[in-house]
Amino acid sequence: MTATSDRARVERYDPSEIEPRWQRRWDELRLHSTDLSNGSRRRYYLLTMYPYPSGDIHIGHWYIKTPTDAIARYRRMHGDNVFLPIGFDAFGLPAENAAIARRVNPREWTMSNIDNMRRQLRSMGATFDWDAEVVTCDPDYYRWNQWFFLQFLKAGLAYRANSAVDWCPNDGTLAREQVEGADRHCWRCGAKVEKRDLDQWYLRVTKYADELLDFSGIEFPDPVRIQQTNWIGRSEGGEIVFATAPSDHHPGGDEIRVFTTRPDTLFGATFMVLAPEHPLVERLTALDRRAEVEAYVAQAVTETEIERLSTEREKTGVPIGADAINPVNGERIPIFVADYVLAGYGTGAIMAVPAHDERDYAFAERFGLPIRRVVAAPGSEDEPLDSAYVAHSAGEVLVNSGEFSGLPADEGGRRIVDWLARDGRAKAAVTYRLRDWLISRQRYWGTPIPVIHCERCGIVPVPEADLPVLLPDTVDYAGSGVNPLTRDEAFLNVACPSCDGPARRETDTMDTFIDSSWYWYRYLSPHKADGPIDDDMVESWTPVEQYTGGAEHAVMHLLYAREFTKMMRDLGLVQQNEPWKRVFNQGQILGADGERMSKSRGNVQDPDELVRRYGADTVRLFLMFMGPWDQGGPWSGSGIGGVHRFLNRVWTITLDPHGREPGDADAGILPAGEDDAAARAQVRAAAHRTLRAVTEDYERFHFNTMVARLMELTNTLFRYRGTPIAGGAEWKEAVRLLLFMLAPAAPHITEELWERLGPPPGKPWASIHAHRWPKVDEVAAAEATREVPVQVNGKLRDKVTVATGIDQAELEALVLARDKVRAALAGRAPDRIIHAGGGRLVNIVVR
RNA sequence: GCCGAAGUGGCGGAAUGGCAGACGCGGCCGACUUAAAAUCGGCUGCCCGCAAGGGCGUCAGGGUUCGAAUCCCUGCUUCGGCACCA
Repeated sequence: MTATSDRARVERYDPSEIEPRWQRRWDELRLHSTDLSNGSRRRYYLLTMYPYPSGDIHIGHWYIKTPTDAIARYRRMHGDNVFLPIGFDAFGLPAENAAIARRVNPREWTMSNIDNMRRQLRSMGATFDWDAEVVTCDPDYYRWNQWFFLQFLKAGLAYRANSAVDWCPNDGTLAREQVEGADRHCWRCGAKVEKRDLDQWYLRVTKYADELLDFSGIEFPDPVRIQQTNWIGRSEGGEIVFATAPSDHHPGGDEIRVFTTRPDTLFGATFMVLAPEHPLVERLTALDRRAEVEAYVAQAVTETEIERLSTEREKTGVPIGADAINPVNGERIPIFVADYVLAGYGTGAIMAVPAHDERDYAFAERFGLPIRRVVAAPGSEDEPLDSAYVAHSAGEVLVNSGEFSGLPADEGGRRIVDWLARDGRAKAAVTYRLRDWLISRQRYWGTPIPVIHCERCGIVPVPEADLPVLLPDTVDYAGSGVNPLTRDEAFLNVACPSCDGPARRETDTMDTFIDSSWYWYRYLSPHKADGPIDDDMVESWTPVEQYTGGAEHAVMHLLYAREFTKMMRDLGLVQQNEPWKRVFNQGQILGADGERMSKSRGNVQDPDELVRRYGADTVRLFLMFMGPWDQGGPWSGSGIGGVHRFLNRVWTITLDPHGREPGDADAGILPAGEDDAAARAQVRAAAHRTLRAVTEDYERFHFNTMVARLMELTNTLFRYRGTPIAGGAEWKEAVRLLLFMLAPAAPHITEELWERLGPPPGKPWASIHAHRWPKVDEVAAAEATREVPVQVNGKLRDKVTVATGIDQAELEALVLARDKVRAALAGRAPDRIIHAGGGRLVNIVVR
């Protein structure tokens, strides 16, 4: 072999030729179809959030899906039986918007989008098991939503209630989690959310509030765990019973229950506030107050709540002309109705303690109500208050609190509750912010709720044998957003299953978050016709080992799914308490302008175009290389050329080890001071040290440093290219290790190069992706010498290269003899010499 | 306001108690080329200096430590979440 470039004889790296070819080949070999019944290998269920079929796969999908695929391939190389399914979250609003705007059928719109997205997903070269695909708008899927609903109904976990619900003018009702921001807008369309009184279906998820606070057995990212904890919002305190006082229009004696976290402040209650929706408002309001109270309540209830935009908003409210009696001291205190008290939290009524609550303080100031301090640090009892004193520090005592005065605040609070509890006027109580899950939606494109309204029998569940309740295929929106089911006589009219009389179907459909609350169980038996899930499969494959997806659903999907699994468990359908063992949230890729990518902003990055230009392997690797996976950030394609160059260099060292570049003065020459044997050892050491580090990076999903280390190894090999050791046994070993390490991340180029290298003599070809992950040769990776940084008083002054096993005394002597060290010491004798981290560093301390 | 995450070269980032800036982008210089592209090699935190070398440097200020980007306290900025939750 002459020492000239073989470039002319070596084909160029052409991903557009390689990638489709290997994707077809993998399909033919059924490399990605998981044998779910195979229990001989460790099962590894790797789940990634299924996409909404908006029409196009965008770069954000690549950002979550391709590293997930790298995990799948990495686990397979460890012998695991990996299941990586994919499907589509196919119900939901955009299909209806398209239908209304463009007069297309929602199903057709959705299915054609899915076709396009299947093609795009395949271009990633990901190992999705398409045999397990689930599409939620398929009746074979949504019938089981209906089946679950009927089971929940039987078990008392689903119920219908009339209450004030959050109402979006476009989307109809919303669950509480789907109302966002201080201005209370819809999570999906951004419209301002109103309140309406409606009969709606709920799932009784508050039953699980305490259990949902327990995250043992699942590894969630901390921010998600904290968000869920805050969302569930457990508060401990007491429920106190106040009685109404007799007056000229009312006999008194009605009970008003309030929830408080501060029973220690009970003596400071100087008025009471009921929420506008509180059931006692109407009954207690004095005749001469009626007109004003009704006007206030009417306004508060219909208010779009835009007025609440500012938290600085002045408190409003009106007195209802009745008093309550404070149970601790018999004092009469006036009752107000005010919208700063929420109907849905606690009991919808509060005792107001203006001295120790900011909101009550503001209200008292505005209405000239008394403010009485009942908690103080000792000695400051008489200090005047110019704002609510809410601080909670040790040593506070009760003041102005009758026989409880002088007690520490915490203890005083407990004693007050205990004392009132003796005759049933108080009890310890816990309240949650979490509400039951409102699942009714006034939309066509969702799962019909399987109940029938009969004039004689009331609400009658659809018999299980009649499932699914099919969505009609033809749909006429008549140009408006009103649910077309409400006009569809063929759908509406039905015989009552109970009395056979005329009846009407429920026209509400289910929140699409129902669909996504159990889809990974269905992946395990997507075609099962006699039940939603296959018990054996679920038993052996779930909880899911690893779930990957965005954090934007922290208190929506990620909470609903936990609730759903607990409901399924209570029905005996699954054994586990939690759906997944580990959840990882990747970051979000923003547009180049730092804003969310959206067609309207024109900042969307099209992955198809990048794939055409660089190939899927480059795009995959670039997304992994950009930065930490959980970080995301604004899109910038400026570094993608560097990643593409890296793959070209891998190509070159694999196929053309003896080539030399004319621009390199040192081409073909070993580094100074290295003989053949030393160079061979260097190459092996570099490869095995890289393997050690890269293995660790894969385990921890640190893909950016994984790629960086492979680049380093490639640069090292490039340095030895064209030298006498290139192409030798050690070189070949290093190249093979490089290809193995790169294979999960860049599957096509590594498969191609692996094939071109050819199988070992006498062995048939096998995919690189079926190869076992290599083992580190610790002897080869060991270092013979090490460079030790030398500090004087913590400042770097010199570096010495020593044998790895050198003992401390020897090292010290060596270091102290160095010119630079002696200069830095300037004749002073060392006080201490620190040997850090097993000889990693020496620090000489001198006064 | 409350909860959370984060602030490191021109840029993406690395280092989570021990050599700050790995790796890549960008930039500069060079090789190859008639030329350009591609490719290859070198340099590239800031300041002083011809150089050797020195000083400064991880949002700001303080602290702990032989030693701090990393731990603690105070403050600032950016991003995400919550929205009168009694």
